[in-house]
Amino acid sequence: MGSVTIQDIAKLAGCAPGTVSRALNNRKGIRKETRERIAQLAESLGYQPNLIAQSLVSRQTHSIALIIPDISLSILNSIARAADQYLFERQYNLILCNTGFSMEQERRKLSYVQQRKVDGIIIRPTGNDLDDLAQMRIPTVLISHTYSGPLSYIDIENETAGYLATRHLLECGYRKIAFIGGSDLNHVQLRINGYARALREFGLEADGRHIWHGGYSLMDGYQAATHFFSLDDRPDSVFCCSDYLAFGAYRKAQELGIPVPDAFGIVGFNDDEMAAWPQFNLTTIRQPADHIGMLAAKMLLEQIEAGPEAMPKKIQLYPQLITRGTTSQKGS
Amino acid sequence: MGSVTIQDIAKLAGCAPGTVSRALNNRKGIRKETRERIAQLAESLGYQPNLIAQSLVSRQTHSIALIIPDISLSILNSIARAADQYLFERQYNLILCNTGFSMEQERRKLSYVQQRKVDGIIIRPTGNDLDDLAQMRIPTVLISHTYSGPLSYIDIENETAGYLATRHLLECGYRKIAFIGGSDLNHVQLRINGYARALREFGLEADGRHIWHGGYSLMDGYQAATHFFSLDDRPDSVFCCSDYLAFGAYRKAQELGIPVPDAFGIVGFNDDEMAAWPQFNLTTIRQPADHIGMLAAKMLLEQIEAGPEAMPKKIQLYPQLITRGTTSQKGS
DNA sequence: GTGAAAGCGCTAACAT
DNA sequence: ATGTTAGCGCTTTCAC
Repeated sequence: MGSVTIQDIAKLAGCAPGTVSRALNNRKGIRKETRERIAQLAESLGYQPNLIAQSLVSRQTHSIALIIPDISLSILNSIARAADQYLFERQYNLILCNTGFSMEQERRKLSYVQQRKVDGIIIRPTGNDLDDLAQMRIPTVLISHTYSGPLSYIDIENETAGYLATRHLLECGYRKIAFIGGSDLNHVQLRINGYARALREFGLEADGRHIWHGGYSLMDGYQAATHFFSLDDRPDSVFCCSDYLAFGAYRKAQELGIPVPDAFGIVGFNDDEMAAWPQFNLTTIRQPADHIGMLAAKMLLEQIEAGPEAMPKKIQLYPQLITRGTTSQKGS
Repeated sequence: MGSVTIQDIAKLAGCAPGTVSRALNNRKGIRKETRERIAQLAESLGYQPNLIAQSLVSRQTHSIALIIPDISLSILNSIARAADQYLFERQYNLILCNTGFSMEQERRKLSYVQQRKVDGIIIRPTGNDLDDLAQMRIPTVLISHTYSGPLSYIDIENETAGYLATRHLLECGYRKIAFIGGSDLNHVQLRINGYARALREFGLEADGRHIWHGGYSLMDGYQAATHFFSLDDRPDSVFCCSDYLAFGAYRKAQELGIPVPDAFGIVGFNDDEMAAWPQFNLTTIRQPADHIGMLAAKMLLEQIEAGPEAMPKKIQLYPQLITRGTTSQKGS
């Protein structure tokens, strides 16, 4: 039962386990003939190396933890797919950890993967205090999180993104711009900063009552819009931190008979495939998920190879505004 | 550096490593006092067990492989999330493996996770030959795959689903019903069987030229519809194997000015949150992803506990037709 | 109740 | 070029 081990092969080949190991791993200093004999034997016995045993001695598990709030968020599963592909080609695999936006969950998962001895971590943090993480001394790449400490990250320039979206709305003539942020995580805060900056440039001020935090789903967007439309001081437009939030807000506007974009402008975030669909035709900020996922994986492996004294690398991608039908030049 | 081991604790506590192990794992036959002393010591040293070492001796890794075509498909990431949650609460973790619908990739990932000594596998197979899988003798649960061999699976009744969707279209008065299947995997074949059965009941016959295979994305649906609308023998309706395919087909119909549902009926699959959105208001077949994910994980753990002679368990969920605005009672 | 020793499957350092 | 030995960190007999 217990699958065939290196010992079994050694016995049958009439040599020592060490020799078998050398042969199978193509180490130098072994006669071509013996190598081949052993290789054939291994093949015919259907030998498969026990990666657990290998890990114990080599102190590398070749596994990477992916710690994210929710794999169902489109931006995150796109990142996951791209990272997985890049990593598997390089013999690494991904351990999936959903935290559900819970800091407690995040702590538990982190502790767990530490015990699992993962070689590295790709994380979109829920907590904003990353010092614990940094102290774990496991190679780490943050995604969607700009961090000034000694950890690598890859992110788009969220402040700029918030600024671009808001300025666009302002240039279209909208003046009461609401903000629907999914979570209140770091990257959302940065977008709010950009949002506030654009407003200031137009002599306006960000109003806390026009800022909403919650989840990233359709229903979240719908509910946020429901709230905003119930205010005395109704917004005339909204910048949403995901396309799905935007779709949700769009629905509410439709239900209330508020014409988009004429009486209500909407900007989303991510540029999901659906955003370009004529049913929505959503103005949005593009975030290149595939690229981010691949790059995060790449940065991580480089960091692992470079060893403990590797300098953290920080990459910021420039966000791109995609103008479509949910915002329109009213004034100019 | 080298994190603190059981040996370190033993040395400091002045006892044998074995004793520390017993204490930390709450084995019986140890003095309460020593147990506490050791526990405290471990705590203060920040001891964390090395799960790799544990795995090597216990022969369980507490990890489960999730092998699926693409984590970006909404049905699959919902399943993944639900399974992950269920498993982590029970001390198991998920290793993510995307196969990209490639049998070659699937083989490689399977071989890999076998070497990684996963305790179990949840897989949505791409290949239809599962005998290799069955011979690996690793506890396995198939999802979206009905299989007559000795493996457990959880699936909806796909034949019934195909039948219900098609009969509904027929009852609405549509007569030339096209079929957009994402892949040509097992579960899609079953849906085609149900589709054909419904047609036969209405004295019609399935026409190979009205059946399309490809991916599951918006663009796939769009392209399939483009193809169908170019035929001399234009379909008057379509049954799609995912909601996204349906959205894609919907777009094409809109572009051609073909009114939905009056001149073109559409049925989707999954009942994604977006399907209920007024922009689409899509008639669809519901597939309870969360439930499937949880159940797949549950079945797998039961199977692992039951040991090698466990009977495979086969669960079929009844699909539910959700009637909305993309199909309409024309005749009847 | 606790220590000593063996071993999970593999690799690496040291012999020969 | 190959055999021998030790050891990765842990658990588990088996003595005492």
